[in-house]
Amino acid sequence: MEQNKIPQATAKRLPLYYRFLNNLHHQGKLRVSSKELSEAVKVDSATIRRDFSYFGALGKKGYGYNVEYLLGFFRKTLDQDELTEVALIGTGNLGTAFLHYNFMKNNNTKIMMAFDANPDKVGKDIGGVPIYHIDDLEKKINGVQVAILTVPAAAADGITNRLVDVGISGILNFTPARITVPDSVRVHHIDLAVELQSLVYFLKHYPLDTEE
Amino acid sequence: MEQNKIPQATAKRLPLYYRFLNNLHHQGKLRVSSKELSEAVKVDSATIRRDFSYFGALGKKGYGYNVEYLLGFFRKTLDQDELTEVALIGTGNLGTAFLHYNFMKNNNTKIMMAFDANPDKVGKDIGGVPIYHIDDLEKKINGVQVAILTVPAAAADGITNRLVDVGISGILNFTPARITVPDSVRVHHIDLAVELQSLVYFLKHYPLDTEE
DNA sequence: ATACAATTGTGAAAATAATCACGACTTATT
DNA sequence: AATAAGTCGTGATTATTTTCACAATTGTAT
Ligand SMILES: NC(=O)c1ccc[n+]([C@@H]2O[C@H](COP(=O)([O-])OP(=O)(O)OC[C@H]3O[C@@H](n4cnc5c(N)ncnc54)[C@H](O)[C@@H]3O)[C@@H](O)[C@H]2O)c1
Ligand SMILES: NC(=O)c1ccc[n+]([C@@H]2O[C@H](COP(=O)([O-])OP(=O)(O)OC[C@H]3O[C@@H](n4cnc5c(N)ncnc54)[C@H](O)[C@@H]3O)[C@@H](O)[C@H]2O)c1
Repeated sequence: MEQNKIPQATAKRLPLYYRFLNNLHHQGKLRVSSKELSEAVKVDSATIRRDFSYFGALGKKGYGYNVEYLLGFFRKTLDQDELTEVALIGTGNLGTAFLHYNFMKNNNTKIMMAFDANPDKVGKDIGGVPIYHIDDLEKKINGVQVAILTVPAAAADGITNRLVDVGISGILNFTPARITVPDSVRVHHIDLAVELQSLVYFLKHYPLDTEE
Repeated sequence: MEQNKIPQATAKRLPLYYRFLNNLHHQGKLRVSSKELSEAVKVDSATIRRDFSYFGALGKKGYGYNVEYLLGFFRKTLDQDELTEVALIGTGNLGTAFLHYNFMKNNNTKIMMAFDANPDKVGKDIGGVPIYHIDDLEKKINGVQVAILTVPAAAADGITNRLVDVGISGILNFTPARITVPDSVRVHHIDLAVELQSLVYFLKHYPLDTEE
């Protein structure tokens, strides 16, 4: 909603900054410089200052940033006070791992429900999250805006269409399938096999030295 | 080693192209245009042509690309005929999911061994991969060049130092910790909480319409 | 043969992102 | 009070990535 002039590259780093600021705060640190933060998050300090500057003047020259103030600012900016409900589809290896993980720790997101096609899984719960049958998706989803997709690739398109029809806004897609959605839905792909393979490619074809 | 003029953005897409070309080949398709491929992988067709062009003229004007030829080319380029051995550290929720997954399917990478600190896990195997005690890391790793890190964040730095000392080349880091390594080691961070949170941020702050 | 439709490869332009470098200001020290 | 050291915010620059747009070429149909 607000200002959408913030570069995407910046937006992707915000949750990272937020997490490290939280760490600093818990450590009792009162202030932090872009240089210190840079060493912690491995992002160039000029990039950090530039990122912050899109939100105005958050720091003080010669001093740095007040941890508590900055944390509070990012809490608001990242809507940390508002819970985002998430549904997970496919409670296999990967889905189960996510259900056991507490995304709430540094996060305003919570997996509220899971779906699976396997009747052995339906009716149980994992990590306190109830598992419903995928046939009941439309009945149970109840306005949840974000879905994590961890079904087999072959099932990805079908489920996606149903998620779109039911009005989902965002999908975090872990399947190797590149799903098709209307422009009103945002998809982030996390392709673990590609990540592993591209790491290997970089190792073999790039001089081991600079950047990450 | 070879030409390192290939842009990083391009290099990251290569495994994706490779996988979809494999799919097409299995479907018996003989040729493909950048437009078709674009619809499948959701990358602009001009970008695909540009990516391919870094490797020379792989296609034919007015025709497109020969699937088998292109596949063979990428197989060589991505060193698909050479196995890359991988070690996984931390056989918890996420680590276990990866051990159950067959990265070999479209891939030249294989998890050969896993390590954990929990004596209940040591000595067993998951998905056919033996689990050793983390104390035996140096003894067992045997020149493996790539590690997947799925330990608790607090253990990340210690393990990383040991991996570096033992001569690792690349680390796929799933912990929220931003680990420190010398320039000779490449780290790719996959930060699932950040991915989820940044998706939520985009949904709330960006007009639902263009790009992905 | 010829015409037509399809599609590449790429120069040029545009968009996006990262980095440099410095003036202005803050805090700490003497 | 003056000085020194530290640090931000940002204009300018550079680097990287994406996209446009079209001449050149190919395959197909008549
Ligand atoms: N596990 C990994 O390490 C890994 C790595 C890379 C990619 N992936 C991808 O992530 C996805 C999930 O992987 P996984 O290892 O958890 O697979 P999995 O087979 O363990 O789990 C898939 C789950 O989805 C359920 N399912 C199947 N069809 C369904 C449907 N139509 N509706 C609802 N649920 C359905 C199955 O019952 C199962 O519980 C796959 O697409 C896989 O390719 C996984
Ligand atoms: N599970 C998720 O969905 C998820 C999501 C986001 C991030 N992460 C991150 O991924 C990492 C792993 O998550 P998880 O859910 O699998 O955690 P987990 O606690 O289930 O597993 C961690 C494993 O590491 C082992 N371990 C602990 N200390 C060790 C050491 N020094 N050497 C070797 N092994 C050691 C533990 O015995 C355990 O088996 C964590 O850093 C977590 O923050 C996980």
